[in-house]
Amino acid sequence: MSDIKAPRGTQDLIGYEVYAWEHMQSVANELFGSYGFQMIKTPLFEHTDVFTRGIGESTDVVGKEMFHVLSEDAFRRLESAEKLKHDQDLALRPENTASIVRAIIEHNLVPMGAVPVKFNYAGSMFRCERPQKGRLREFNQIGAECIGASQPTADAEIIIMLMQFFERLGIPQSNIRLLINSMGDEECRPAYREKIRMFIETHSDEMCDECNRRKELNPLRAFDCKNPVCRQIMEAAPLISDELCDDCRSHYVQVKVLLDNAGIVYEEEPRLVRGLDYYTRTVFEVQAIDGLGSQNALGGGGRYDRLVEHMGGQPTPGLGFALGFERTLLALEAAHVKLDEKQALDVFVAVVDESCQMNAFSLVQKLRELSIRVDMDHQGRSLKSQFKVADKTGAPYCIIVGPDELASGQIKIRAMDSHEEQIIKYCEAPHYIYDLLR
RNA sequence: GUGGGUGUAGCUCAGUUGGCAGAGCGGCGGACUGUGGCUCCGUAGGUCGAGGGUUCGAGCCCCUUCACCCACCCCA
Repeated sequence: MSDIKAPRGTQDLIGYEVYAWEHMQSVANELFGSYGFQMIKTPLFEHTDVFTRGIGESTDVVGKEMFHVLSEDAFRRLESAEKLKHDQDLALRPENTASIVRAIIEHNLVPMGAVPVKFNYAGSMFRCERPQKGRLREFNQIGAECIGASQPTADAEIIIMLMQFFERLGIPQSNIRLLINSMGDEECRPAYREKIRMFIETHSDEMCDECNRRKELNPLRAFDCKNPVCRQIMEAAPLISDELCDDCRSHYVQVKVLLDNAGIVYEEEPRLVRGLDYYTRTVFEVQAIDGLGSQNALGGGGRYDRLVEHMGGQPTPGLGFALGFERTLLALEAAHVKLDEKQALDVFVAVVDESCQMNAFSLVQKLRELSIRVDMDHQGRSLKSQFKVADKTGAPYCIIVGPDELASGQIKIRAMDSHEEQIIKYCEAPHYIYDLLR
């Protein structure tokens, strides 16, 4: 209609959506808090190399989907083909793990041998992709990172915590599935990676261009290929589960035992390969069974034992996950779960005629001082119409300010559901209503 | 970046071989003039995404363009 609209791939959260976003955050804060996590807020943009070093240049997320941030001066430099100063080379965060690791290194939050640090976060991430169902250019994620813990119990608790999050939101277990895998570490992965590269090479002429192209950079991604021919070929490819070194195998087994003991249902998916370079050992993904189209990953994460070191800190193990708010909302809709939003108003104040406006207005203000949520008409509507408005707001009570009652210093209170009305003193109304609402 | 689909009232959408721009919902007003939901009546909303072309005549046919959606890809 109009050309006034939000940029492609962005959206306004309005009404119920805002409520859902705040609700998910508070569920997350409470649940994650019980595991010892505390909130962290990092900048929406970072030096670009935080992401290129952290996430990996070979990934699509940094290779072709980043939004760069340009100051006026930096923009002019680019226009005149000058190089940017390091401090001007900035990008909007495509995910939050790299930023959090940067903060941990910068503030030395996990000195050698220290207790692990546990951070959770919630906020916008930015990726310049073509929008589709469950995929936006600015989208909201909730996530958690546990840095400094190497034991399988850390893997297990973070996976359990993620599953409990969806459970607390009200998504039935039958609507989601948990996939897990181990990707090995620097001990066993390089050899496996080479095996896969060789495998693709021997099937090179049958497989798609894309798989051939990425066999050098990241051959494991061939497992993700949707091309039916590639899929069929990759069925026969060697599996990481057969190639894990002793330490990785033992770690993975212990994680599974811990999940079993906790009653967590999961599927082992030896072809699950996360697209970000930093993952080692345990990786996992929670998928929606329906409601999401092809973007069906509600949340995912894994262990990243080399990331801190790789970004310039001391060798420090870590792991984490992120989940997508918009996708989770779609999954809630598919499961017919409606979060109960409370109505906006407790009381609506209606005036019978113009002469009562001043009295009504000051009554409204007195109610507001008691933190009662109240509103009145500001358009000169008829009394009948004011009742319609009151009804629509869902306010349980309506106060009628009219000349007849005012003459004796009184107002009328109507309970909207029962139609019962009572007349009380104007000056006593605020506290009377206050008690009524409790 | 590559495909496919859709653009008509605030929303969801009809609109036949080209012949007066429509419905439902919502909005507003009313039905013993100081009282909401249900019902009934009335009423206001449109540059038919935009630009061009064909035609006596285009929402409909042709070209161009933009936007959105879905899918590939990638990921939460």
